[in-house]
Amino acid sequence: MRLTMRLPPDFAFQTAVCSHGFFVLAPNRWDPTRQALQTVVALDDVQAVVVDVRASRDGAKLNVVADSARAETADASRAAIRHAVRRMLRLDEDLSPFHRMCRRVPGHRAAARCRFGRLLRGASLFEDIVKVICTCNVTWRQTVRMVANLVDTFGVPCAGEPGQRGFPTPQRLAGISAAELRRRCSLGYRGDYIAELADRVAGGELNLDVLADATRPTDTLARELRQIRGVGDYAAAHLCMLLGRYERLAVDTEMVRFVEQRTGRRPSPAALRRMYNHWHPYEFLAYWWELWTGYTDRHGPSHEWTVAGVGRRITQ
DNA sequence: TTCCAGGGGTAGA
DNA sequence: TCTACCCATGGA
Repeated sequence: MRLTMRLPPDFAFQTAVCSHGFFVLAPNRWDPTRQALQTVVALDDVQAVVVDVRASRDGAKLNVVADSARAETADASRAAIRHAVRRMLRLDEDLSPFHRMCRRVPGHRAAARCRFGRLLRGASLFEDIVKVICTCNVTWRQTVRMVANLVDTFGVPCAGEPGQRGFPTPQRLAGISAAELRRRCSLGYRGDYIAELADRVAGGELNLDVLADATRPTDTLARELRQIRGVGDYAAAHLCMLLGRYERLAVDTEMVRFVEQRTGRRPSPAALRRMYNHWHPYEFLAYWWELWTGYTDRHGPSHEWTVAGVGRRITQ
């Protein structure tokens, strides 16, 4: 099955895929030689499909190739794949106001030139929440392993492709005990949080569509995200970013270290907010550009260092 | 063996 | 609102 998707004029494919660590988290994979994003999209709770995404030569559209889609439900499969790709690459977002701000700041002009800002996310908000929980208080390498374990063990299978699975849906994880998630996926105490989240979403108690509603205030969204067990200030801010709200800084050890290295002083969360408040409402993107471009300058393209992880070890 | 990682929950003040 | 303590896991 082949699809084409028209791209917005300020879109850059590699920048969108490789500017955030999610491109190395299962079921995603980046092929630097072919400049292709390979992923697995769950069509429902029981069947997934391998998807290969590349930009056209002129950069005007995406060419999407999907294997194994069921012929009898081709229209539904097509819609599910389009929806997933559109969400992952944020094709509906308009970042031109952020790029206008960048053009006025010498250190950020390159961000506008390379159309930085569409940071890759998951095919669903459930996937994003689980992945963010898996980043908390572990090395990035462990995050990569935990997510791979979740997908390999409980992911949505592909017909005819036994080694390929899509990210597990809430329904697939619901009813699996926290102890089993811990044991089979090395999630540690995060297994409790993920088991509870899956049960609440699958049971209808927690409606993630409400959280994804772009018309609601960011403060309300952040407060509701904090109600999810396992989601604190850092995770809520990061999830706000993944939902297209960039005004909250996700303060973690990485950000504190980054600013401490530049200023020589350990910043408080309030000081960090003051440093970036002139970028409102794009505080997170301004910070992320500085962090990411700094790593890329020192260590080369992100696909060469992202699996091993950003942070202390690579910067030493 | 000890420390710590892209923190979070809970209790107590 | 702040602090102290605990929470699994695995690499250095």
